[in-house]
Amino acid sequence: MNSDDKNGIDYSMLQSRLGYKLRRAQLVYFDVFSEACAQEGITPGLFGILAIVYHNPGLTQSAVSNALDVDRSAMVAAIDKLEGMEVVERRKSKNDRRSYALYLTEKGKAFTERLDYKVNEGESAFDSFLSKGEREWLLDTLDRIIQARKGG
Amino acid sequence: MNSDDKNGIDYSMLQSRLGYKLRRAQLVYFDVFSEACAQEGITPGLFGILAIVYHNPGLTQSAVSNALDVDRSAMVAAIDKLEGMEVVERRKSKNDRRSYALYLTEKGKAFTERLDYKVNEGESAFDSFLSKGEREWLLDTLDRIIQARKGG
DNA sequence: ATAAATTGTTTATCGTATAAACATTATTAG
DNA sequence: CTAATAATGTTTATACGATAAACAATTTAT
Repeated sequence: MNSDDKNGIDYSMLQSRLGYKLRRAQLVYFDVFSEACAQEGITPGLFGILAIVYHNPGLTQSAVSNALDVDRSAMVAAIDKLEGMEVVERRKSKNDRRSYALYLTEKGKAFTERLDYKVNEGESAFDSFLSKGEREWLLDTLDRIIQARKGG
Repeated sequence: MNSDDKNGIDYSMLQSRLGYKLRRAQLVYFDVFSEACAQEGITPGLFGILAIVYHNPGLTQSAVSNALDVDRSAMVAAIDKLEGMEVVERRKSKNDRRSYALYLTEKGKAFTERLDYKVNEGESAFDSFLSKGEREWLLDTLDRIIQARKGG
């Protein structure tokens, strides 16, 4: 019985594919995130930046892009936008005149905390079918996938 | 100990976030897929179409888009491309003059089988750190995430 | 027969990844 | 110290993919 029969359609070439399932599952979480944060004008990528700068004030744009594994060129428009929202600010670095140090404004700190709360709520309302142990296992497994690539 | 100290950076607002980890892991698999198939001119999305049409010949574009949960408008350029590669063909449906029935050409069948083999090889060379049981559990968990949204 | 729904299509916008090139500034090598 | 090399922020371009609105042709429902 090799044909997954959802809607009468045979998914046998996709049903065991981690790449396919990861893509689909990620889409679901993207929706969950959007419901929580789209009205605030924040995308998952922007939230990642806020999350890093919140706990690591003073990092340069490159350091943040490195922490999030995105190209530093992608940071420019992102920081521009966050600065326009007055939640992040660029301060000229004294040691290195090429770079900026990034900080959250007071508004940005409160904003990030509220976002963090909303995302937590949205996600946990959604993945309540996972036990705490399962959720940990899933996070750990995803981490192993992410790390496996770096060591390759 | 709430600060994940990778690279000396505190990830505490991201490290327990399934959405973030899923996005990162999906990126890794996207790379694995690309290494296997980019030279063939096939993206993950195009592979999904081939995989569905391979086992379900005669479906309409809408039926395929429905099976893959993508908008039917996205099918147009995709099928155009696959038809240009001479691996898929549109045949006018006799029952419904609005729609096309999709079929793989002979070339397309062999092509899809080769792709399937290469993707399997690429993925399994990569996720060998997962036991078979773990892999099944992961697939099942991802399926539950995907399905949870539909029943919402 | 009329209204409503569906199919394929075009066009547009957005989020994100990736890569090349550039000027400015720092660092390293000779 | 000078010269080569590297790093930072930036712009521009390309690609993949999701999402949504609108439209003509056609089919289905009322």
